[in-house]
Amino acid sequence: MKEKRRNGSKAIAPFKNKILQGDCLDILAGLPRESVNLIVTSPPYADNRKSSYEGVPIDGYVDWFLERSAQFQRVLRSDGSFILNVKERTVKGEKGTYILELVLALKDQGWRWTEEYIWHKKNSYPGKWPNRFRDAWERCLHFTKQKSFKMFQESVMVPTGDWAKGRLSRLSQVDRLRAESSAQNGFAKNVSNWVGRDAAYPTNVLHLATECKNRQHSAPFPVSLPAWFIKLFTEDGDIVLDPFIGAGTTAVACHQLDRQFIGIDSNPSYVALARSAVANLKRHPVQR
Amino acid sequence: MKEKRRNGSKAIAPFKNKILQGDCLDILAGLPRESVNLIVTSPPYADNRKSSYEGVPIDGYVDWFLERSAQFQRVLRSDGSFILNVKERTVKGEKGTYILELVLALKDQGWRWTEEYIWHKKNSYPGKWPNRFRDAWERCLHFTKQKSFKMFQESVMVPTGDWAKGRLSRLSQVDRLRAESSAQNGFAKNVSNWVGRDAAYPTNVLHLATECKNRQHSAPFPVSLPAWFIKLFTEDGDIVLDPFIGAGTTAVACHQLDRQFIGIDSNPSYVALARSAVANLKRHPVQR
DNA sequence: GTTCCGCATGAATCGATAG
DNA sequence: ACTATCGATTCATGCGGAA
Repeated sequence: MKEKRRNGSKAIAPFKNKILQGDCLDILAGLPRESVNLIVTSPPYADNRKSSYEGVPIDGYVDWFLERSAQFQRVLRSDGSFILNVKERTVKGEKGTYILELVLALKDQGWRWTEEYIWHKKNSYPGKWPNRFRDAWERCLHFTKQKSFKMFQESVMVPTGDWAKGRLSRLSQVDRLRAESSAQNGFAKNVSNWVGRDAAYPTNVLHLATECKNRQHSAPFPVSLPAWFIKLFTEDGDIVLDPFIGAGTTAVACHQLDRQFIGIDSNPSYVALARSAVANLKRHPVQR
Repeated sequence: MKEKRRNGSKAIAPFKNKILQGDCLDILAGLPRESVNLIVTSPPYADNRKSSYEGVPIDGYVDWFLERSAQFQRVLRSDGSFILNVKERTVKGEKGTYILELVLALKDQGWRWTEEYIWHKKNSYPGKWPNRFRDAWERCLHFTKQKSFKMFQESVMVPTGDWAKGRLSRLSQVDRLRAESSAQNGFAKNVSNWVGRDAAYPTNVLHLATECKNRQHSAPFPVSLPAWFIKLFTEDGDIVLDPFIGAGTTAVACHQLDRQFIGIDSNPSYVALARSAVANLKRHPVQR
């Protein structure tokens, strides 16, 4: 009641399991405070190209982001987590510092910088240059509001030992690859059954391949990336927010894991893409 | 001659292949400018248990470092590289920001932040904590003085990945016979594309195991870590500086790769350890 | 029904060329 | 001079079609 009065007539229900078109700054203003359990997103990267539709200029990137992360902070539950997948661009042989500045600014905004996970992209973009190698990793910055927060480490345990090895070796090549690269098949979920047998906790380095599908828009990150954090930081039925949902990858992960999602994007074509990704899932439910 | 006058009577010779005891701030003042090809080091971290550790203050870590990196900048050749292996400490569940601040400050000092390599520690320290997983990576920040610098990418090429490996190995069963017996076969032509193609350039993610030697002081990083950067950024006979040499790992790597080293540490017991590590190498030369 | 190859495709980066 | 666009380089992955 008190909560309700503080948020006026705000209610979470109209936002649940929707892909909404607009600037998350505006849309999130309609959400009640402390209403989502996890925010996981990959925001548009700072870009020099002014012609780029979603390109956010490097100058002012931090301020642009802070305005929105203030809303993230309001709508996130106090035991929730905020996962930010970013990587700074290299311009004229020098790495941009706006991500470093953003981390410092988010801390000033009241966020606790709890961890920095490394997403190791096994299949990084090819190329050769005189002064650097291929870029094969991205930051997954973990921020929280409190020192203690919801975390379910057992849900992301990985198989080890002879028992798992034998079982893995008996699987076909395709199944094994699928098990490693995707959380959507039953094999990955059964890993939780191995708790107490031969399962180990992972580290803060995630080894995942990017998905190279021949679609019009390819997902910038694989389903298994948000899925990993969703399993780690939420329970069944929890609400996951992605304020820059792009191709809808986070929504797909939520659907597969029985979490509720709120997806936002300012680009109408991305919104359409995300909506069709969700619709396709409902038509062809994944074997779980 | 001009160079000599500018540096007064400074000469590099007395420093070559020595482990020197003292604060690198003082010792490096005696080196000529532009005299070393590579600086690779893992500096001491400020420890919150004491007011200072090895002379490193907690407050003012950045200022403490900048004073020394000014000397690094002076003694480093203009086509040289500076590799800084660091990882911020986590205090009360929150990650320190002094490394981020250091990167920004080094940029202000005139360094170019060229790259951030990730050292993925394959066998990270075991343990379990309620709100984080095992820490399995460290930053290897790459700074340079100029846009172009010495880099020998071929020296660190790695075997090709699973894709080529798997497909090539599968050839050996039936198809390789066919390829050998019939040169006009179209398939044999395709195989030829892969002949000699067993090595690829690495990425900016290094997969190295930590060394678990039964020493008194465990080396903070394995020989293979400085060795990788030494091979990448220097040639035979070049001079490598480690201003915080600790257990002497960088000197060992230099000895194995026929580079010259200058090692400095303020802690006398570390100096003794590093000196004995080098002495042991000379008694028992490594198979190369 | 499997297994296996061919091919397109990436949150890339640099240097050259064009406006 | 300064910016915008384009081609070259390169390799792990998934998918479609073939054997």
